[in-house]
Amino acid sequence: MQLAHVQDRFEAFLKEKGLRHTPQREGIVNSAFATTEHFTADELWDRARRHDASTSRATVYRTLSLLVESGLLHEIDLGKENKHYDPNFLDHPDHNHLICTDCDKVVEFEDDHINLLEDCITRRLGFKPTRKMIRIEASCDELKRFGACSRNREKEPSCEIEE
Amino acid sequence: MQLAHVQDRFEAFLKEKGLRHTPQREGIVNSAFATTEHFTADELWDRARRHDASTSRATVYRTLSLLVESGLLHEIDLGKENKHYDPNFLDHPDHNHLICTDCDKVVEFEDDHINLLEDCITRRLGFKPTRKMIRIEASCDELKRFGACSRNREKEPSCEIEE
DNA sequence: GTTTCTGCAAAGGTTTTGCAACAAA
DNA sequence: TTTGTTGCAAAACCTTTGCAGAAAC
Repeated sequence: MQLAHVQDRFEAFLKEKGLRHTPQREGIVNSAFATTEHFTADELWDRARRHDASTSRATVYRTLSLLVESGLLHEIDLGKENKHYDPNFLDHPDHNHLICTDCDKVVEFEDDHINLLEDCITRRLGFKPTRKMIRIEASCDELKRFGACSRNREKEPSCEIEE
Repeated sequence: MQLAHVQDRFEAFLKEKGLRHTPQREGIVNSAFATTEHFTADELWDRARRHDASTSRATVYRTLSLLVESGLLHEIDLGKENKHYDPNFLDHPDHNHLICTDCDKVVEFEDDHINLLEDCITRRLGFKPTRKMIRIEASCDELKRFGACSRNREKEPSCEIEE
């Protein structure tokens, strides 16, 4: 995802709603989309303060709401206590999450069949799908078989898309 | 679900862990499984106090943890701010939730195809599935077409299983 | 010049915890 | 009698909000 593209879309969103472009909002958006990693509100606050130490927690929360409302960011439930935010829906609008109960890592995946099936089920029940989410908790095969899990040794972001 | 069966299983769980059977715990379990409806911790507290007015919020939270740990109750995320609990997993271990964005009602559904597909995807990614959840947010067809939604007029519990 | 935005601190809401009295086994 | 449990109140935690000053347009 090009950061510039996100910035453009967010500015368009602000303009459309008669809201203002501020350096704080820009800094927070940049922090949110700097990597593909998921984050909590507090983690985003930390990142944003590295660029502008005066950024307040309140502004982070307020900007997060705007980002979710604009559709740029999605709120996701990883089964942890607090809310996580996912910046990868622009590139992969229909992805889902697999959470490893051993590695504690999150693997994003896409699957056309499951999308289609969800659509069918929803229509059969008399509804029109608007938003779908799948969360799978799973244990690592590799760990069970070889006593170690390669994912644990990785330094890369935990949320690459696999197919 | 026979309430007696739940009570038995919960007592077995307590015994196994060296925990005690108390009237408060019994009352909370009865309240949780009195209907098939989902509930929040506070709603459960209300119900439990109808039977024993002295039941404290703290004990409700502590008992909820035990019920989830024992597998009798599942924590679910309905997209609302707080956690909801679902007592229907004993009868329907693999059910999922469709949340109507118009009616605000929750329809539970099961589908073998989607279960199988989730399993395949998980194994393909190198994992062994332990817990899967699907949440679909959808709008009501009936409402869109006829200007009214029959679900809104229903008084029945909102979480019947449909196939 | 208006109107919105910010940071701060306080308040809100939910969940957890320390503790002394109490109750189950 | 021992050990776990309860209710209470306080604390912890995350998120929202009221407000006065600052900044965008």
